[in-house]
Amino acid sequence: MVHEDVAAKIYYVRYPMADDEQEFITVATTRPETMLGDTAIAVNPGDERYKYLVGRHAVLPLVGRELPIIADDAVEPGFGTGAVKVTPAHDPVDFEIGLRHNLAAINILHSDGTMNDNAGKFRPSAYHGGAGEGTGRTGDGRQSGEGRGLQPRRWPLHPLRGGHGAADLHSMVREDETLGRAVDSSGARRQDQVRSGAVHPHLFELDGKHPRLVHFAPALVGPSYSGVVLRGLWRDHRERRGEGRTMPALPQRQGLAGPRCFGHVVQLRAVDAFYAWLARRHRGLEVLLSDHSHGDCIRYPLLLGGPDDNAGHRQYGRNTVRVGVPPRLGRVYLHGLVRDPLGQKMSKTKGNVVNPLAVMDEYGTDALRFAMVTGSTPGNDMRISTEKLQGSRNFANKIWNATRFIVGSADLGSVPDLEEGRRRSIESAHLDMADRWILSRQNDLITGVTRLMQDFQIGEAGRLIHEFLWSELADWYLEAIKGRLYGEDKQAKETASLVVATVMERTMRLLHPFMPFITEELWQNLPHEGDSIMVSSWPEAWATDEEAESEFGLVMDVVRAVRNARAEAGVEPARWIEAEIVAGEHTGMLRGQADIISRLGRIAADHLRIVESREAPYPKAISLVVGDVIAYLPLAGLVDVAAELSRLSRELEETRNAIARSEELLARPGFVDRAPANVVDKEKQKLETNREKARRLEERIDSLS
RNA sequence: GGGCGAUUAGCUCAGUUGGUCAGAGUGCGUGGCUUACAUCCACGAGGUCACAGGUUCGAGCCCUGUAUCGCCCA
Repeated sequence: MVHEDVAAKIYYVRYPMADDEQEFITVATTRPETMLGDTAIAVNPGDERYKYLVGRHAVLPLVGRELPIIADDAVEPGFGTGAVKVTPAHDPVDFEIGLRHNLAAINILHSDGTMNDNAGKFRPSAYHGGAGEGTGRTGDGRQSGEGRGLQPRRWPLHPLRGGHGAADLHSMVREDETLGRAVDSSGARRQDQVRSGAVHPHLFELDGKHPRLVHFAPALVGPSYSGVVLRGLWRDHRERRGEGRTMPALPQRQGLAGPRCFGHVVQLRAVDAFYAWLARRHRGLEVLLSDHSHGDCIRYPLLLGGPDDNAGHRQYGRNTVRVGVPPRLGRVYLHGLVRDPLGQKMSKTKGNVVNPLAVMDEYGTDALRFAMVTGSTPGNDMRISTEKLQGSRNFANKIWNATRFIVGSADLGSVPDLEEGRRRSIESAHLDMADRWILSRQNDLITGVTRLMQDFQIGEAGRLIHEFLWSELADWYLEAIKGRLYGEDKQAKETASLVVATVMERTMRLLHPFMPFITEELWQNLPHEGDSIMVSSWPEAWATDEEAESEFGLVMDVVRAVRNARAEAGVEPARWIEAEIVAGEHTGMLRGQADIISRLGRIAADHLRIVESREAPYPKAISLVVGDVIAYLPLAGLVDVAAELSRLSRELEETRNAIARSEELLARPGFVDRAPANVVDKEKQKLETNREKARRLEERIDSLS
C-alpha cells in the first residue's frame, strides 16, 4: 500500500493571552490567511498541556479581537501543537465547533474573493488564490481602494497542493440571497430528501435565489452547514472566453459556427492533467443538455466538479471545472477522482500522472472520453487503465467498421436525408421482422438513454449505447440484413438500407456526447439532416414493437441454440448442417426468417425444413427445445444417443426446478395478493412456458429411449 | 476524535423508484482469417452479491450492528 503524506504547509502562530501579554499559545494552521475570521482557539479537552488555558482568552494578532480558548473533541492533540484556531465562517469543521460553542462566524471575504469590512484594516487587500490570474474579481470597485492609488495587495495563500486550480474556490459562509446560508434551516429537510431518494446526494439543484447546495457527501448536506460554497459559481463564463486551453478543433464544416459555439466549451487555464481529463471527458455533454430553443449557442446549466480527496471539503471547489454558468439555473455534478490503475490518486510528485494528450495519441480522443465516462459512476472514483482504454478504442473501431459496411453495402442513395422523410418511408415500407426488431430496440434505447442522461447517470447511458451498437446492431442486425443487401431483390435491399441507415444515424446522435469526433465523421457519411451532428436534435423514441422483439427474439434463441449445439457436438465451424424446426404457431414467421437462421446457424438453406408439426418422432438427432419450438439437428455421425439423452435429462431437471420455484412463489401466501399484477402475470407466464418446455423434453426423451 | 466512501465472477467495475439482477468489459478455456471489423467472430467456465441480524409475500438493492480497506478534517 502506498501512503501519501499530505504536503501541507503548516504555520505556527503565537497568540498572546489577553490577561498576560508575556504568555502565548501557539496554534498550528494550514490557512493562516483566514486568521482575520478567527473567533476562538480550541484544544482537546483531554489535553493536559492546555487545561490551564481553557476558559481564558487570547488576543488575535493584527486585529486585537479576544478569542476564547475552548475545549472540543474535534481537536486532535497530536496535530501541530494541539491547539487550533477556529474560523467558523471558512471551514466546515470549525463551523460545527462554532455551533457547539456558540461562536460567531465572521466572514472576511466578499463573494468575489476580496476582503470585506470584517477584515478590518486589511480590507483593501485582495484575497487572491494561488493560481494567478482569473480568480474572479468582478471589478465592483471594492478591491481597488476606489482609485486612491491603493493597489490590491496580494494576500498570501498557501493551499495544500500548490494551487494550480482551474478555478480557485475557497469555502466560506454565505448569508446573502445568492447562495446557501450559514445555518440553513432547510438542511434537515435536504438530508431527508437525500435519504428518501428525492435528491441524489451527488446532484443538487441550484436556483437563483436559494440555491440548494450541492455537495458530494451527505455530511455536508447536514443541518449544521450548507454554507460551504463555491466561489467560482458567480463568475460569468465570459471571463473564461479565450483563456487557457481550448479543445481540439473539430473539422470545420460548412455552416458550422465553430468558434461561437466553442466559447461555451470548457476552457482550462491550468495545464493540469486532472483538469484536462475532466474537460475532454465531458466536452460532448453540453450538446445534449443544451437548450437549443434559445439562441445559437449552447446553454449549459451544469457545473462539474470533483472532490479532491487530499484537499478535502473546503477545497474541493478548487477542482471544480466550470463548463458554463447558466443565467439563473444551475446544477452541480460532482464526480469522483481519476486514479491510476493501482487506485492511487494521480500526483505529479508521484509521477503516476497520465498525460491525456499522450493517451489521445495512442487510443484516440473519443476512446479516452468514452472510457472515462462509462468507467465512472456519480460520486465514485474511477481508475483508468490501458485495458479500459483499449476496450473503448476497439469500440470506436467497431462502429467505424460497421458504418463502413453500411456505406459500402447499403443503397444509401434511396434513403431520404430528412428524418421525417425516412420515418415516413419506414412506415410505408414492407419491413422484415429484423427491421421491426432493431427499430423497436432502438426506441427502447433512446428512451433509456434519455432518461439516464436526464438523471445524470451518464456512465450507464454510455454502456447502454455500447451494448446496443455492438451486441444488437452489429452482432445481429447487420448480419441479418446481409442476405438482403447482397441479394438480387432491389426492393428488399432498399428497405434494409433505409432501416440500417436510419438506425445508425440516430444512434450516432445518441452517442455523440460520448464520442464527439468519430460520430461526427460517421454521421456525415450517412444520410442526415443538418450541417453538423453537434447541432442536430436529440433523437426521439418512436413506437416500441413488442411483437417484433418477441418474435425476432425467438429467431435469435433458435440460432443461439443451434450454435451452442454445434460447438458442443464438435461440428466443424465451416460445415453446413441439416435441420428441421417444428415451429407450431411460429411456422410462418420462422419461414420468413429462414434465410437468417440458415446464415447465422450455418444450416444449409436447402436442408433447413421449417414445419408446423410432425407426426412421427424425429429419428436420431440432437434436439433443441426453444420455448415452444423444437429444432432437430441430425448431425450425421456425431450424435451419440446416450449423450443426447443425458443432456436432455439435465435440461429437463433444470426446467423442472424452475417450475417448482415458480409454483412455490405463486403458492406463497401474500405474493399473489400483494405483488403488482404485472409481476404475478410474468411469473405465471414463465411457469407456463417452462411447463410446455418440460413436456417437449419429456416427449423427446421418450422417443429416444 | 469526527466524518465520508467502498466491500458483487481471477481483475476493473455496473446494477438509483426492493419482484428474469445475479451482469458488462477484460482475463481465462475451446474453435474459427465466414467478402465491415482478428482493435474480430462463435461457444464455454467463473460469484452464498464482506459477515450477522431485522423489515417485507419478496432484498446486492431498505434498517441495525460487526469486520476489513480507502479517503477527508483542524
